[in-house]
Amino acid sequence: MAESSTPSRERIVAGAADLISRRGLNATSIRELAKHAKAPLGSTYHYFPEGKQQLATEAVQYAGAAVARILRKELDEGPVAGLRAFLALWRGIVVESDFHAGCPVLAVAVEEPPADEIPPALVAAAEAFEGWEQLLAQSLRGHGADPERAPGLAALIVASVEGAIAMCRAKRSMQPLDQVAQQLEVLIAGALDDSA
Amino acid sequence: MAESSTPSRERIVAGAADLISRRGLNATSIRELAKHAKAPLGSTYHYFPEGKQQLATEAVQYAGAAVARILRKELDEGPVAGLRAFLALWRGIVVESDFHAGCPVLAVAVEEPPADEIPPALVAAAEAFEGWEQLLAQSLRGHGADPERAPGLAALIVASVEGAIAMCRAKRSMQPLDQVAQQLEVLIAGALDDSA
DNA sequence: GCTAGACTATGACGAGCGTTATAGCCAGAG
DNA sequence: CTCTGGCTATAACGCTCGTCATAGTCTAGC
Repeated sequence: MAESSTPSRERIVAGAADLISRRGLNATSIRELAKHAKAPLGSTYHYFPEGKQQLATEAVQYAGAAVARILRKELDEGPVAGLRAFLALWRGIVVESDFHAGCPVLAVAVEEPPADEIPPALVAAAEAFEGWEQLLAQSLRGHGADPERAPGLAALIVASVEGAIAMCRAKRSMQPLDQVAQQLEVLIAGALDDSA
Repeated sequence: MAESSTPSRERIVAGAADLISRRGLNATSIRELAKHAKAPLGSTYHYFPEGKQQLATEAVQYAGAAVARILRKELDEGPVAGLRAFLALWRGIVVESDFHAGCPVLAVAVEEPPADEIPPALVAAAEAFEGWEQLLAQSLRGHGADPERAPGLAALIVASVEGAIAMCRAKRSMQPLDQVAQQLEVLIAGALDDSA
């Protein structure tokens, strides 16, 4: 349980999230992953005996939890502050990678499952999205938004930001994310109780 | 130019768009593509001598143009009608594929370019997004929306629908797309001139 | 009928894949 | 010092990949 004595394992997971966010899940090899994390190939199968599937699942969970943590903290200042932090987080990732990196959760979500079973990594992606939506919806409700509309607004936020990240990468421009940011801010501000 | 006598070529391109929308670009092999289009492997290199890159580019252009055509037609009835057609189009693809297929343009947009050059397929993806946005923005402006806000709204529509498609696949539920549809309809209706 | 050119069939090339197996290292417990 | 067990190193397995080359088939035009 306590892998605190093994930074190698966490380095592999974090590196996997990064590499998957760039290349996509199926296009990321375990050999690349090991090299990227400066870990030997054998170690990946030592730490993740179920192979690539387990590694991908943990990478998605890792990224999902990291974003949720930031979101939870910034939402203390209200939905608009949380939205801004959410946007700034992704903006930083796209800009600092020169449009090479995106969202690992989205990357996993857009690859076909084997038709007869649902891979755990895809389930983890769904849970990551759901977690972000619930944090946003809860904050919206808590600041005077129509409780019936809050989940829809939260879904719109997550969906539009995820889509905008991909559009930024294709266009090699931050314009889509900035446009979405502006529209969302107006929309959210208008949906909140003015007294808040 | 006139490949009307060769349905094989178009079948390959259409099949490529479908397969890429499911598996992702890097995870789709030319052998699978040929088999899916019932064409021999050699034919793909006959029709697309520049290989996978050319095939991917044409597949993205094909899908982008097909969506643009539908959008252009339905936007004649106004922005809300166009939005509904846009949503219904993707909804059909996701539902009929049992959450296996998505948007091929998004699939190409989320895979890392080789760092030193921009692959033509990625350029095609950017152009597809841009085309959809311009059609939507033009219709919004033409129906009384604030001309300065129209491009931002159009970007929000495309981004949120693309993101919602991916979320639907992960959750194996149409809820995200339906939530986004509802929020967008309210938003767009409110942004239009009431006299229209 | 015959010839040219578009298409198909087939197989090979080196490379990389996920995964497994086995042997070696090396710190810490006894 | 010895021994144990977590970690590493290395090689190999069968497979698929993108791409290319070559030979075969078929159809249109003369």
